[in-house]
Amino acid sequence: MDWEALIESQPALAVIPPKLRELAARRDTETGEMLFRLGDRLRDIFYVVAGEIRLVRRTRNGMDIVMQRSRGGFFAEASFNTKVYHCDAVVARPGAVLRFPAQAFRAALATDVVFRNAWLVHLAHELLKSRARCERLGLKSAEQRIIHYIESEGADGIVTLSESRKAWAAELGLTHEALYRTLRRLQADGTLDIDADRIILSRRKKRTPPVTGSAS
Amino acid sequence: MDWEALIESQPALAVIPPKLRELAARRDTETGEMLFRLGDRLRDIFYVVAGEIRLVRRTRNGMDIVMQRSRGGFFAEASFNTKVYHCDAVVARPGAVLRFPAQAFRAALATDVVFRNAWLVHLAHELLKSRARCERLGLKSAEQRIIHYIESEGADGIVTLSESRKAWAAELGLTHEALYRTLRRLQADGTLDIDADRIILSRRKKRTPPVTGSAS
DNA sequence: CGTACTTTTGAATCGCATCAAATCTGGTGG
DNA sequence: CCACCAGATTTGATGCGATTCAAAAGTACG
Repeated sequence: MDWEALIESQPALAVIPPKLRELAARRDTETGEMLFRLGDRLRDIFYVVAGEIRLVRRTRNGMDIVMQRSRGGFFAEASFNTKVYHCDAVVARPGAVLRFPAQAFRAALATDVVFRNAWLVHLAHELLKSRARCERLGLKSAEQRIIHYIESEGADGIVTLSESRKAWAAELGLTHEALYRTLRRLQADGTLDIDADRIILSRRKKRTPPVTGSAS
Repeated sequence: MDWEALIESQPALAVIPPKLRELAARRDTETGEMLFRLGDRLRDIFYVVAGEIRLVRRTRNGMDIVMQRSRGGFFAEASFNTKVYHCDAVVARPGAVLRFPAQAFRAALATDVVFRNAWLVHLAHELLKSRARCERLGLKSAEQRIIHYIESEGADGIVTLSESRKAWAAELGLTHEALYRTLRRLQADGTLDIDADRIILSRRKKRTPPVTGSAS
C-alpha cells in the first residue's frame, strides 16, 4: 500500500504507527454492501478513504435510523474497545476503506505513547467539532446556522469551503435551495462577501434594519 | 470533599484516580460568571456538577456563538492538552463545578492505565452520542426526531426520560410546544405509548396511511 | 456531444416558531 | 395548612420561513 500518497491526502492517518500500518488492508466498497452487522464480533477498526459509510440501526418497522455518517476519517471510533458492533455499517456511496485489526489497534494504543496521545487528541477534537455542530443544528434559521458555521469552522470570519454547496447545505441541516437563497440574501445585504469558495463574514454589523422595504 | 456522595450522583467521576481527586477543588458558580476566557492559559479541567456552563465565542458584531453547552459532566474535554482556551466559558445557570489541575490530569492520564482507558472510552462514547444527536437534528420533522431519539437513546423502543419535557424539547431542537403537540398526536395515532416518563414506541407500524383524509 | 450533477430561480404548501394564556406542579414561607 | 410563587405543562391562533416540487441554466467529465 502506498502510505506516502495516502497520508498526503488523509492527514489523520499520519499518527498511525508503521507496525500498525503494515496490518491494514484496503478494501473497495460497493453501494449497499455491509461492512459489519449489529451483534457481529468486533474484528476491525475502519477508516473511510472515499465514499460514504453509514452506521444505521434498523427499527421494527423497517425504518433506518442513521447514527453516524462518515465521508472520510475513522469510523465508529466508539467501537474500538467493545466486544461487538452495536449497529450495521452500510455503504451509502462507493469508495474504499482501510481495515485495521482491532487487536493490533488496541495493542498499539497501549504501547505506543505517541500514537495514544494523538488518538486522544483526535477523539477530543472530533468531539469538540461534533458538539459545535449540534449547537449549530439547534439554531432555527438558515442565516444563524451559516454564521455559526463561519464563526466556528472558519478563521477570523473567513471559511474556504472544501465541499460543494449542496454538501454544505446537508451539513447545515438545510435543503440546498434554502442555502442558496439565504447566501444570496446575506450577500445582498452586505453581511457576507462571497468569492467562489471563500465566504467572508463582514466586519460591520449585519443588521441594517431601518431601510423600510426592499427599496422603492 | 464527599466523594462518596458525589460519585453516587455523578457516575462519570468514578474513574478518577484518588490521587487526582484530592487535587480537585469545588467551586460554586453564579450566572454570568466566567470560568475562563479565550486566550487564557489552560490551568484546569472542569467538571460540571450542577447548573449550566456554555462555551461561547464572541463575534465582532457582539453576537454569542455557543460552541457547547454542558449540564453535568466533563466540560471542554478537547482542551485537555492545549496550551490556551479557545473559547469563553460562561455560567448560564448557577450551580457548581469541580476544577482539576490540568497538569495533574495529564499526568494521571499518562501513568494510570485504568484511568486512561476509562477516559478513552468516555471520549469515544461521548463522540458516538454527539454524532447520533447531529444526525437527529438533521431530521426535518418533530416526529422523526422523537422516533430517532427513542431508537438511539432508548433500549428496545423504550426510553425513560430523566429530564423535563421542556429540556427534552431543547435537546431535540424543538420548541416545547411543538414537542407537546407531536407527542400527543403520536399517542393518539398509536405510534407511542406514554406513561409519565416512560415513552414506548409501539411495535406495530406507525404508518396507517390509506385512510383517505382525516376521516369523513 | 451527451450525461450526470450542481447551481440557480420560481411558486405553493406545510410545519414549526412565536405569541398568548390557562392550568398544573412542586416548593417556600407565613 | 394555605397562600403564593416559579416553573413546567398544555392548548389556541397566527405568521413566517424552510421544505417541497418544478424547471432552467451552468459545469465537469468521458
